[in-house]
Amino acid sequence: MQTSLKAIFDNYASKKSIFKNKKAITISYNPDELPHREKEINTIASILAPSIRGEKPSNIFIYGKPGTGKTAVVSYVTKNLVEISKDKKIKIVYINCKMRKVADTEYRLLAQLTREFGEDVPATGLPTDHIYNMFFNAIDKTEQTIIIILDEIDVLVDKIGDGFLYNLTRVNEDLKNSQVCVIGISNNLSFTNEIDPRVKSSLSEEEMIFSPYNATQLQDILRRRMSIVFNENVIDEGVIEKCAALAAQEHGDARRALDLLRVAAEIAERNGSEKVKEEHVDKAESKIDKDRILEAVKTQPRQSQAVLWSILKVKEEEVYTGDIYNIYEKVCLENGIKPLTQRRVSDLISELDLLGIINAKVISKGRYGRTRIVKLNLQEQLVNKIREILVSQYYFQ
DNA sequence: AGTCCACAGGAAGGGCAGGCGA
DNA sequence: TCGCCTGCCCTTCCTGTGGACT
Repeated sequence: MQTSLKAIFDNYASKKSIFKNKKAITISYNPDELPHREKEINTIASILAPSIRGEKPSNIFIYGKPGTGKTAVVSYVTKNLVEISKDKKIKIVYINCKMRKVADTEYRLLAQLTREFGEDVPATGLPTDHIYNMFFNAIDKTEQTIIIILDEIDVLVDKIGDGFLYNLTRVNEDLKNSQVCVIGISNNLSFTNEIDPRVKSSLSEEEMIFSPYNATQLQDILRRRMSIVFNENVIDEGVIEKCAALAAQEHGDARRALDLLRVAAEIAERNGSEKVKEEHVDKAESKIDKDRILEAVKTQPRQSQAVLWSILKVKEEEVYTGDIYNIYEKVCLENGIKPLTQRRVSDLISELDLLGIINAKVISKGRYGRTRIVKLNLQEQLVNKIREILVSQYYFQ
């Protein structure tokens, strides 16, 4: 082993770890308590309670911004519900509609749901009405109250329309032995305006809005989690406050607050510090943003990357759409890419703006037309990283 | 007040790939 | 297996726009 490597490992092994239970600060961790969501927990529990007596609970539609505890609260309540009613025959089915290859199409979603009841469904090939029958029969055979949780339901409706929800919310009319309750969860507050009013009224028998956490509540959440995740006295004063304040600035996102704390602790540990300090939170914030941007750059299609490469080639601080297009045409020529039209490039520029990679603003230059002014608001170091990615992925020159 | 520039951005439709379903 | 359908990416055509210039 190289001596430098040995030094790194030895150093790591000899240091006291900051983390006591690192798993408890990851996305997949289900906490035993959900502070500041008592009201929501009680409401959902009382809506679902009839299922213990074998009655059908009302469908629930929940919406709120990301990181407001929607999924955590629902899984907390349903987990407890199943535990309490061990022999009462309640089955929970959770589907995250954002998962690819699970809820991309009506067929896949139905196949996934049917498999939850032990049925063997081919990945493709069956007519949709056939699989609907399989699904209904499978449910009815169980003689249970089925609670189907559709997380990120807005993504599902975007992809496959609301026909599926219409059928699902009416399934009870055809069932003899079982009953189905649907819990829809959405980040998009205007989602219900986009669906059929009949679906809307049956899905939203009960409607709930999860409001964002404020900075004080976020601090409390972090403090309670802190004792599970970290060893004693490793979090410096002001760290929790800073993480909470930064996350509250966004939209009261608890996930963001926990991420900040986790990344800050990882940075502290990597730097050999025995304590997590405020400066680590600053570094964590810029690392999270940096990672997000680099990830976005990596996953862009080639044409979009060519547009970005053209923007990076500009020496001036600001450029206009027309200039970018001229450079882009040259870049295409040099790299053997078929150039897109200006109309399309204009859309790609707005997409890059939406991703936060560039900053584009529509301005008017009076006699000299209306255009977009484009700036790169990134640190030199990050720009260099982006260049490296573009060169290594597509050999741009 | 009217003109004009350089686009923004909406609408419609073509082409293609991949998935569906009989 | 193969025709059909759908979604995505893209082009073409078009109207709209803010403000400098005349």
